[in-house]
Amino acid sequence: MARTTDRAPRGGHSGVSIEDVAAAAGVSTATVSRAVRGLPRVSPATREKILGIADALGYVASSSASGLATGRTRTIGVLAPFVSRWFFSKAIEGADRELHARQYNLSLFNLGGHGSNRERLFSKTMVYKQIDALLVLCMALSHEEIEHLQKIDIPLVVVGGHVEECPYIGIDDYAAASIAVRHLIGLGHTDIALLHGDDETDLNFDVPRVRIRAFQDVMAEAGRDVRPEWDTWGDFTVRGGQVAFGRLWNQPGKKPTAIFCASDEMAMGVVFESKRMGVRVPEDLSVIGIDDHDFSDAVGLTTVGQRPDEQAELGTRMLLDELDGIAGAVRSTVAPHRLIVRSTTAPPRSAASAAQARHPGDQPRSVD
Amino acid sequence: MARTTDRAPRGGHSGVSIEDVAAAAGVSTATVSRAVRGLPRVSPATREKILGIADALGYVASSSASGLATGRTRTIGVLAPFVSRWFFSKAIEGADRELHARQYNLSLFNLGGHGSNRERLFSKTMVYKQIDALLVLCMALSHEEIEHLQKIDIPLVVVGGHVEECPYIGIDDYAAASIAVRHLIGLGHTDIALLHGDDETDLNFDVPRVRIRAFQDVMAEAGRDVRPEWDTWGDFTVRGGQVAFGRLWNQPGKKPTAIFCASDEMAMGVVFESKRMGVRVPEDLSVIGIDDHDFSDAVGLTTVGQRPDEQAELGTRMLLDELDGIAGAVRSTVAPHRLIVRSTTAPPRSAASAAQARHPGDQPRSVD
DNA sequence: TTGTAAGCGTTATCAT
DNA sequence: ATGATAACGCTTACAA
Repeated sequence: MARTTDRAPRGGHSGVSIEDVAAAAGVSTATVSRAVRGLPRVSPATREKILGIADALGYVASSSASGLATGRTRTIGVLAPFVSRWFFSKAIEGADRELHARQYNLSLFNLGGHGSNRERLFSKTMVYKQIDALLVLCMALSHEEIEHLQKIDIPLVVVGGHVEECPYIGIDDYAAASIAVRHLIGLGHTDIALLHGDDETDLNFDVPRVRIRAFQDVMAEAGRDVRPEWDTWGDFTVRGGQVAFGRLWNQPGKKPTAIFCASDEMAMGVVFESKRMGVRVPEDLSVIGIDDHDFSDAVGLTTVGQRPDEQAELGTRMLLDELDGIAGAVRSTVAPHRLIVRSTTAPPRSAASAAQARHPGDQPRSVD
Repeated sequence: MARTTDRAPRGGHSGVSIEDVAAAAGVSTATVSRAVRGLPRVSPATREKILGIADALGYVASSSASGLATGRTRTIGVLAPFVSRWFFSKAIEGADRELHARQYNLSLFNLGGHGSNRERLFSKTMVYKQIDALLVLCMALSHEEIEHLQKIDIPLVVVGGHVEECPYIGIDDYAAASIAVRHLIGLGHTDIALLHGDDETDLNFDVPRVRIRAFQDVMAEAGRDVRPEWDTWGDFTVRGGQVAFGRLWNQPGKKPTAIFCASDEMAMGVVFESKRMGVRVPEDLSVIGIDDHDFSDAVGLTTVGQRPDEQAELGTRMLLDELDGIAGAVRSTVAPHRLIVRSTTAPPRSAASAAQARHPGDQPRSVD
């Protein structure tokens, strides 16, 4: 390797430098730099020669060096409160697609479990000076954090939940929740329970709140009573849905004939737990969620689908366009959703066959 | 900002440099460097002063610059064929835990969907010179790729599947599959089907292969016939499990009373699809998987559990230790697994009540 | 078309 | 304990 002095490299890094290629090709480093990056002002002949040598030597530019020289890292950060939940893992895949296509790297910052050390993430080693742009996945940001991020002054977009003063991409949560509740009402349900999301820690508060409001509004519009004792909550996980259903069903009094869940994972928790408790879906209880989780089709869950991967892909594209100099490329956008009717929703039994007693003499369902 | 010349910065990066801090503190950049990194040879007084100023100015070292100077990026790469499947997302979370604790960054390289462009990933922008070490998540590596990786000469460990000549961390797949099959046999099952994994593209070939072999060995040991027509496959997804079950059950002839699935996602596909087809679990069919997926408890799936997060966390720890100069820190390790009996497995009905109606020939053995 | 050389912000080696 | 200063490898005016 070509070095100014002939002592061994300090850091212990091995590798072929641009100087090695330049020397081997008998040209300057500047020409090599142009050639390998596909820039103009290099004759076809020398370019070919350089490329051949670079390839033979296995030359790859040092990202640190070029980052230092250009001020760009060609890396974008993805900030997520979790990675193993459906929405987030799908979004990460979507972001990665676009990043990969445009030769960028993805640096993942997961807040899950780190809880208290969170502020450290923002100010120190992380984010700052390591990434060219930031994609925030559905999480609440404190005012300080937003301020901090804006001071850094890199393109930023949040996917899956509003954050004040930040461009965001996501579905219209109000409309999505509304269509779900209307589906239930359209089926003839009157006694509808609500399983809302409630994750105080990292998730965006706004999303659960909007879905709750939509539920209440649509119910009121349709002249349905909203019973406080049928309002329960979960943390967006399957287990959360299970315990919520247990809580709901084990209380004395009348039971609802349908339940609107703020996420598919919770809805599946309800489906699984109701099966365990001998409550038949959809005969005794209709269940609807939001998301269209990978498992939802298999479970037959009726839901309002969204595509976090596409949302994140779009957000990433905007970020990269902005970095490419297209000013104003990053703009808030509402992503599509659609009702997907499967087999966990049906008319309430009272509407279908009032003659149907509560005796277990009907269909041969496999109830655990 | 202090600069040698007074023109605007080229790259467009904003930020406080070490020189700014040095100037403000009236010391040299060398001293600032020592102070902010907590190195010795700085008097308590100056250190405090420098830290105060650095904080006030919001100074954060440029990772590119320090990377260039030290030859380390403080970033480790995680290579995964998918991110939204259980094993991988959990492993990523585990790796991140350790990384975060030790102030490292995580660079995610996802191969999902990129298919053909795969080699590009290895040789170009990626991996090389961008990361200090690499964690490979359960995927097959071609001989060339392994060679390439070893030439780069950075610490490397693979989690969840053997790759020849590479240190790996994972469960003993043979033992795990064996205990699952033995559980079925212990319950009295004779007619056991196999739903094996088969993902030619990216996943490690070895894992499915070993699990198949364990199945065959244990069956032979116990004197059970292995019927070729009861050997089916899936791609490790829920849908794969569904279609595999359909294929299995819709063929003419005798039905198995139990099925061993090479993963929980496929096992759940079987559970969901069998419900849809009116096959009762576990009365008509016992189902067992491997993994202990997040949903498995809710579904009541009997399985052999493993903890990919802990495996990846351990692998990451080894990598970082190695980087810290602890030679030989990276060593192959077998991770624990354990049988978790829930409610999708039970004795076959023939064993419980031989007074089964239906066709004659219901007794074990014979027939083809 | 190609080369020269001045940065980019840190770290590390010597002196002091 | 502190300060000069030479790398680190690449990019990019500016010259040639």
